[in-house]
Amino acid sequence: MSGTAAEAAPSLRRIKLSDQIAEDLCRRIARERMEPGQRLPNEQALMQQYGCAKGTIREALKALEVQGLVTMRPGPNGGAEIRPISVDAAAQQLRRFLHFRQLDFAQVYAVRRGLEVALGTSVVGRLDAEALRGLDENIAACEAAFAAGEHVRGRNLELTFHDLLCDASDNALLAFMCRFINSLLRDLVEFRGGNKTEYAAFGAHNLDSHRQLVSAFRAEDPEAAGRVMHEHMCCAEHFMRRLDASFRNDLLTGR
Amino acid sequence: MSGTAAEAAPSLRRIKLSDQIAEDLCRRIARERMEPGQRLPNEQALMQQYGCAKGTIREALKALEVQGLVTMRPGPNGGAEIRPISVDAAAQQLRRFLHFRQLDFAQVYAVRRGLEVALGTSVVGRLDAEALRGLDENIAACEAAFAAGEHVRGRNLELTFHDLLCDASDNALLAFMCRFINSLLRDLVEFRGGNKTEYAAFGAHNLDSHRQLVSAFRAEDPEAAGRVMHEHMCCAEHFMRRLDASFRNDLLTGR
DNA sequence: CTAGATTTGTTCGTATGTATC
DNA sequence: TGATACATACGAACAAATCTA
Repeated sequence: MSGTAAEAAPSLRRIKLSDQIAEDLCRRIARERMEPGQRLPNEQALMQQYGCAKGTIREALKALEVQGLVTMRPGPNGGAEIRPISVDAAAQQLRRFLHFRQLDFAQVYAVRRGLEVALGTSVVGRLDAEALRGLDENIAACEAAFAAGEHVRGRNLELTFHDLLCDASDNALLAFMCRFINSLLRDLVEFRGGNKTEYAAFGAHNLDSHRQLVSAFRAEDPEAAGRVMHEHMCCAEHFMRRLDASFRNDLLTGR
Repeated sequence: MSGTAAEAAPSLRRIKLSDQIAEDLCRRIARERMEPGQRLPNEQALMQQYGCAKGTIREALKALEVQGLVTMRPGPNGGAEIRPISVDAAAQQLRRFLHFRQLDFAQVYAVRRGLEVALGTSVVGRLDAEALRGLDENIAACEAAFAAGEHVRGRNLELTFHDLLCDASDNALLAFMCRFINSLLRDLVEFRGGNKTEYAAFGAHNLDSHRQLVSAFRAEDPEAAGRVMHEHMCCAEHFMRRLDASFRNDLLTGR
């Protein structure tokens, strides 16, 4: 055998063939500007193109699937189809990372405060009549839920209010982070429940803040929106602290 | 239409066996509290345990590998080894998500401003003598780099200053987000370069801010730390805007 | 509604490369 | 140096899912 041996350091292991193919397919998707709905060549074609066996191709496709770039479907017209986005894949990966770290909600709110203030000011002027109506409807639905004593559903609707603001933002990074925190808080309320009377006071306060926010949005007053949002976050943190909330620690296994 | 079979079909597909196994291995790792360095059973053992073939096991392990939970190593004492963490996997996934979205640096700084202020105030009282010395050394190294005209290296060192603050934080979520933004800004400076005289003024201003921050940390004054950091971020955004910076759009292919 | 065609999903057997002893 | 254990890769099949005629 000629010098095909590992001339480099032992730490520089040979790159697995399936990883090389996955990397190359990534580049192809980016280079050829493949859009959601388009399909990659089927397994047999890929086997011929890369001159390798079926199992190797399947491992490469599995990597792309886990990364959220494609979805696999069996049958005719099946195969690897380009996925629209991978926001949930990114969020799930971030959850995995946070799984082993203990997070108390005070830390979460230290992050949320700054982010939501930025979100509130940034969406001013970007909410059309339909979006504002959606916010009004959310507030009404939220009020109805609390009036019916369905506090968990009310809390979820409150968080949906903030998700709606994310929809209106043109800042993809800010929107992702805010949505991610909302999903963390959703899990919190799902698994801890809480005292009913405390929740009622909490919900009433939040509804008032949301109404003030919508007023600021209608007046297109970014300063007011930021100020109201700041107070809103501080109040929410205060309530959550009194509820002695803590995050569940099994984010990994949960979907 | 009469009862078409595909009314809720897409979500109710049969779960692939390899995905079931990957999910189960995830649970096992979490349930048995497996720590970094420990190894999963080898492929033959897993084949027996799950009663399936090699290819299926390999696909499942590939999924865990892409998710950053394990690394595969050949040879004796090889196999799937639990990975310490997957911070870079989460960051890479987030980059993938942001790839197709256009992000200007004004949006990045809208996020960074709130986060870094929270970071600055949260690390007050958590920096021991060694950490403070590390910040001093970073400032000195940064100053030396700018004096030598190595502006790119200086800019990287400036960002390292903020990474050091992340190291000192006990807020895993906040630290992750700040580090992620630092990595975005690192790519920015790597690929755009910039005017030398503008960079020099930018660097001098940043060094001054960093010194003021360390003073606030030594005095253990959270209010001052937050205020200085806020001004620091506003100035940085202002400079970046004048540099007409923009983010590279090929985050996907890059490592 | 059935039947066939197409493509992924899965299995088995075997061979090769690589790291440890 | 050789032997061993293990991941890596190949190739040929079969099973299951899904579309089309």
